[in-house]
Amino acid sequence: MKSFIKVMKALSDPNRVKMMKMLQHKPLCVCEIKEALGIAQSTASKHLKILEDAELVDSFKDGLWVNYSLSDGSGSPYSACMIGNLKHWLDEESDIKAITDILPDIDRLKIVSDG
Amino acid sequence: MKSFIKVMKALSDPNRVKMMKMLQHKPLCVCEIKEALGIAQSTASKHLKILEDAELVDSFKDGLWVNYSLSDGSGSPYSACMIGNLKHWLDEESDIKAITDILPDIDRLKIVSDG
DNA sequence: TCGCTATATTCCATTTTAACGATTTATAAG
DNA sequence: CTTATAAATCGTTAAAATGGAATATAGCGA
Repeated sequence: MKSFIKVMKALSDPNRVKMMKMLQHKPLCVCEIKEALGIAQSTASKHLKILEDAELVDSFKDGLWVNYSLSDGSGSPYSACMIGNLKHWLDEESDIKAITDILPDIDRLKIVSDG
Repeated sequence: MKSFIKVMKALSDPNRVKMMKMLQHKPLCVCEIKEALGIAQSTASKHLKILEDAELVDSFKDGLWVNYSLSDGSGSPYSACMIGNLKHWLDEESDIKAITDILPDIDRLKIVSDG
């Protein structure tokens, strides 16, 4: 029950769902995600931790950067199901389109720390 | 996005998930559900409303009683998916087993209003 | 009409969640 | 060792969710 609830809770927040949709395109670091969503770095980091706890995303360090990517779903049947379904869900939503449209323009090397 | 979030939020609460599992066995009225879960009537009613708003359950009146049943999923692809998956998910959880075990013993005609 | 009862709604207290700024931690480079 | 930078954590605040008691609503039967 706990792990099921964790997955549902993780996907109950619009910003976290947007993160999942962004990560379908490519792995991203925290600063790219906060930039695309227009939220504070600490907020983005916390959301990603919640997604990671629910086994919906994985993270791996690359020097200073931490890259987040979609999990392969091996963690739990609940996360596996939701990761799979989210690949075809919500693509037509304007919120999602707006973000995936600007995603190619976001470059981690061009992001200033305080903005 | 709104309807997806609604489904996820609805399934983020243990009591509501338990209600979904109970309704897999048979339609139930509010008093049967509150009795099985050991919660206040107002709490049960509110949870059921949330599930109904998410198109996860349907309700139909039968005199004084309101019977709640699993939705057929025609309301949204998100609810349809979750209703379907929940039929085979969580059956081995002890919380769920405990409730479905006592379910046959619960009879709406034997429930006292204030208890 | 007048109770009686199942459900819905309202009100209030408590807990949880989400957000931000500030600080800390970890790593790379000079 | 010092500086710079990305990410995580901490502290605080505001909003939302949760739960129960009390009240209102709806339908049945005398």
